[in-house]
Amino acid sequence: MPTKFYLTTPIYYVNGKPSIGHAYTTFVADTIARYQRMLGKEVEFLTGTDENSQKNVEAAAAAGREDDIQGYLDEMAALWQRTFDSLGITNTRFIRTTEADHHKAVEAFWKRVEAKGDIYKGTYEGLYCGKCEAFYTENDLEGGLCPFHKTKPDHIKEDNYFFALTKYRDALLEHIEKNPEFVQPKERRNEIVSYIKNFMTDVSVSRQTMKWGIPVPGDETHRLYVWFDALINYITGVGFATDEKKFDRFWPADLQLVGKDILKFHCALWPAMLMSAGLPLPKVVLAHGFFTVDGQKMSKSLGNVVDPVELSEQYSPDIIRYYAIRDIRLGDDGDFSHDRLRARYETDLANELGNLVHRVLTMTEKYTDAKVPEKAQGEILGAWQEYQQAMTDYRLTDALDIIWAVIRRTNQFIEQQQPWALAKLEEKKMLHDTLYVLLETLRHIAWMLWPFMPDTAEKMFTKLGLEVPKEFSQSVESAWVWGELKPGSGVEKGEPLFPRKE
RNA sequence: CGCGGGGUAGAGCAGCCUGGCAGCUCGUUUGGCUCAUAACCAAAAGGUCGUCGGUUCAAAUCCGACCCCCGCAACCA
Repeated sequence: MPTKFYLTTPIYYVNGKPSIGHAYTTFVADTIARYQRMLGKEVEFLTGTDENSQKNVEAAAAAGREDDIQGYLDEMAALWQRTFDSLGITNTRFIRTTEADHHKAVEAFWKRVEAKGDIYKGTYEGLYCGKCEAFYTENDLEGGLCPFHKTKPDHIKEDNYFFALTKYRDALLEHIEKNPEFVQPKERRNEIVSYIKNFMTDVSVSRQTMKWGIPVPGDETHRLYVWFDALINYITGVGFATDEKKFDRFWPADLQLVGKDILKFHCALWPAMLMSAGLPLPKVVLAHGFFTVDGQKMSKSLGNVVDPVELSEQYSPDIIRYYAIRDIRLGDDGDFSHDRLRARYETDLANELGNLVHRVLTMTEKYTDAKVPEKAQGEILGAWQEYQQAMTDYRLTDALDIIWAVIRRTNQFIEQQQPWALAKLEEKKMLHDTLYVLLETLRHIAWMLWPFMPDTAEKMFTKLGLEVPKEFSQSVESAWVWGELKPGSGVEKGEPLFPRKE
């Protein structure tokens, strides 16, 4: 089994604060990162901010900071970092594309691609709105005018550097053909193949009109097209051009998580760039879907953008993670519904899981003086196999379904055994066996839950009398076998995990 | 012909690739239990699987046409 795992999220524009969409992508990545750590792998988990985009310049200007763009970016990047920290994200690096090592990586990368003969000078022609500092196609315009400024765009011609993307058309198609897992979910493969076959053209990778961004190596009158620079962050993050040893260990990425809107860049442009530079391709690019919010498109103009920090104050990061991952299959579009969030909280978390933990610990307090009884035979292995398979396939929703099947079976088991009746009948052996099975099952549930709901899992460990740090430093194989809970150790019921809300 | 996703019980979804008794969760109704956060367990009711046509012994599943909804293409992952 490989001993390392490298995964990335997209890097985010900092022209606003993080929304639930950004949080979702990052939660998914964090869940996978934690699972891989649970397997004992060395995990590199990269997220960060895309700071060389024109959008950021516009945002800075809108905030009255056009003379202090870098200062604006510093503040916004700090806000994003703080937000992810407060949501419990365990990224190993927060990359900013204005950082020095990234510039170094971009330069080294550019030189490789240039040496390969894949950069050429051409003419970029288009309709340009000087106020937007952006190019538009005829379709973008409204009555021939810029949709934002209602002015006539200039028809301009500009000498630019181009990347010979189409040179890699056949190689890309072949790679996707031979590696069916490369583009996920599989429904998206056709989309990508169709794009590569029918629409992909060489791309302009520099702009003379831009004032912000990384200068083109060797020609400072041009700035790099933001995507060309942005994609390189994924290799900067593991030491390309700065720490070759680390780079060799971690690249290629095992998983690159993206939104469905940027799948093209990650499954066509990016792999072609890597081929040109003579570097291996990421193993999997997985696109998640988009949310509507309570049935409506999420948009700033509608003002219904959900703030993950506010929502976490109302619930908790664990609960938001649980809801989003349980309710929406990774890859599908879905509706982020406040009603359903509440329903998931009440039913799955308060009634089923929370109440299960509470009733088992209450019985342990009542019947065995809060001590773990003698070991008894039990079985959970089938669930572990299904769970591991689901996690390996990135079927996170399925993994949660598997955990909840265990939770339901456990509630059923209590009903069958009727520990309260056994207590009255003084059937000590059966009672103790039952309680041991229940407590040990809770330990397994906590383990399976940990990647998804780390705080909850850790609370469960504490309640079961286990020390959290110790529990996570032991090897996963020994933690997952039956019977690790030590007879005689104390449990502590404490407060319910998920109190019912009024 | 811009690209893509979807229409399955009151709600939200799985099943479709590799045809073969229509499944899950919530909600509703009834019953059980008392360890538990009025939680838990059991049972029941509830669907002509968007429409029309085709292939087949057999279609939610394959093929064709059509209707409707949604996302991207513009702030937004």
